[in-house]
Amino acid sequence: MSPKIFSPEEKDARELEMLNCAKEIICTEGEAALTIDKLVKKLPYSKGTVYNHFTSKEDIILALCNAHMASISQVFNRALTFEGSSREKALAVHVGSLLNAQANPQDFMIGITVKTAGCTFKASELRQQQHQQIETSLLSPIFAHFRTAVDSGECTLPEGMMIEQLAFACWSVDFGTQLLLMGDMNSCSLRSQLNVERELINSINLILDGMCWQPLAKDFDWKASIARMKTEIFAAEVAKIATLKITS
Amino acid sequence: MSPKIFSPEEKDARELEMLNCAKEIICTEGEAALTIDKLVKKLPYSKGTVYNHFTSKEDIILALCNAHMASISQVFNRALTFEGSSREKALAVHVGSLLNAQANPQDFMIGITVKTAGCTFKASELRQQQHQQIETSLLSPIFAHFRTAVDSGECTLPEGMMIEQLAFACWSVDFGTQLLLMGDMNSCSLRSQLNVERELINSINLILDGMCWQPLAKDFDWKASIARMKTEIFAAEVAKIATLKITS
DNA sequence: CGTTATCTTTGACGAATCGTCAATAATAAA
DNA sequence: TTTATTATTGACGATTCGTCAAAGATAACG
Repeated sequence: MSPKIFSPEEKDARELEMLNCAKEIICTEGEAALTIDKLVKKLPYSKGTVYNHFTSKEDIILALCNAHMASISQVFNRALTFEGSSREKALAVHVGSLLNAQANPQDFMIGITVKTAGCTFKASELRQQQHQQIETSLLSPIFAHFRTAVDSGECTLPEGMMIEQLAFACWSVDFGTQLLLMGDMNSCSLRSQLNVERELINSINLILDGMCWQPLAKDFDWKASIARMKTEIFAAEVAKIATLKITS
Repeated sequence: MSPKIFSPEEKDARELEMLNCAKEIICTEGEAALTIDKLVKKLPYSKGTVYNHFTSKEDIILALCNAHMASISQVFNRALTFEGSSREKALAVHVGSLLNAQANPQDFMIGITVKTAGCTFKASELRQQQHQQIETSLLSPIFAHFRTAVDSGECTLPEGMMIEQLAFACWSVDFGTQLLLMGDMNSCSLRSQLNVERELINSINLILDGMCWQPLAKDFDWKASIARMKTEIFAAEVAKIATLKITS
């Protein structure tokens, strides 16, 4: 009279299966190649079933983005464990951000798509809430780090500015640099002269100098510091990047 | 035996007519609403004729972007005529950049699309060359300004850095800030706390301080300076922004 | 004026894609 | 076995893109 079939966490398992399949398509054929029809063909489910889990293609992309952000959160937390000054840790966050983007270029591009192509509007409410929540948990350790640096006097908070604004300034440089130099290869005429890692480090150093974050760039050997980051906390990312270079 | 019909500059006129129509669609219904079929319906020409002028939808978007960049070039040149220190002029460029984006939000979004959605690949070769050329003419006065500031000692070029890298650092902050705070309204969880103009000015001041560009932010009244820019050289943009706010 | 060679314009067409929904299948209690 | 409920399916309509063979327009030439 009232029995039914349920899927307690089976739903999650299937959702994951679908997301993995979607990611595989993106990794092998590029983000533009992700199509519902193509996804359905590769999946042992029908289109209707896929639409029982995701409300639209954008919903799938946002789900992939959320998963990526969760992994970035780990990278950031690892960056903050770097042995060194508070400024070195702040720098490590951006080194980690870049290495992670280079190690997972498709994920990086997915993040760009979400931030620019209005994906969030077409995605489900639930997925949007997840997105906000992950973003918050991503940023809070960063905020905390800035807070302690300011409180300890290593970094100067300009008059009238909040911690969040300092962090946002760093974030916007990071995002802008990576986007301009990694996104669409042809879109930046300067690209041939510029190197992503070098420009990102330069820009971050400029802005941290602007915050008077001690020690200033000219007063410490950040090249050695970055080299140490790559071996001590980002070895996995560096190895994966090397693999990608060989393959291509 | 060999007569034909030509269109010397009539072609350009028609192209302009098509672009204006496309822009009107975007302004009234949003960028996503721009469709070849919709465009053709509003135009006194057939689809085939449109495709005689543009190779694809992306080609149209890149053409619109190029026109926008040409107008930005004017804004930048105007910014550099601002009466003040070299640092104030550098700041004026970014104030102009922001005001222009706020006064022409659709154009701004078109620029984002081009930089992110791989438009350039699908556009025609000719249009891509135009794009590169406009970008160069857009940046060269900026480079020249940085050059004179460095040469005069008002701005310190960090060891090992080139002028172009300094300019790129400013560009990436500008781009990143505007994108994160103006692009997709929902995509940035901090958005409610942050204000585009304030954050952009803050970030630019941080990075210019990092370059030791005299006078430092704390040593001059840049709020007054910006107010003066808005009346002296960007009155048109400010007026247009006011119009938009009333309408909406 | 009619012919003709050449260029232009047209819009119907095939292909790809999205999201929907009525029909069908599957399930477990009664 | 029956039945009420939910899950799954894939054909379908709606859009959109870009193409192309056919029709139209033009101006020199006879």
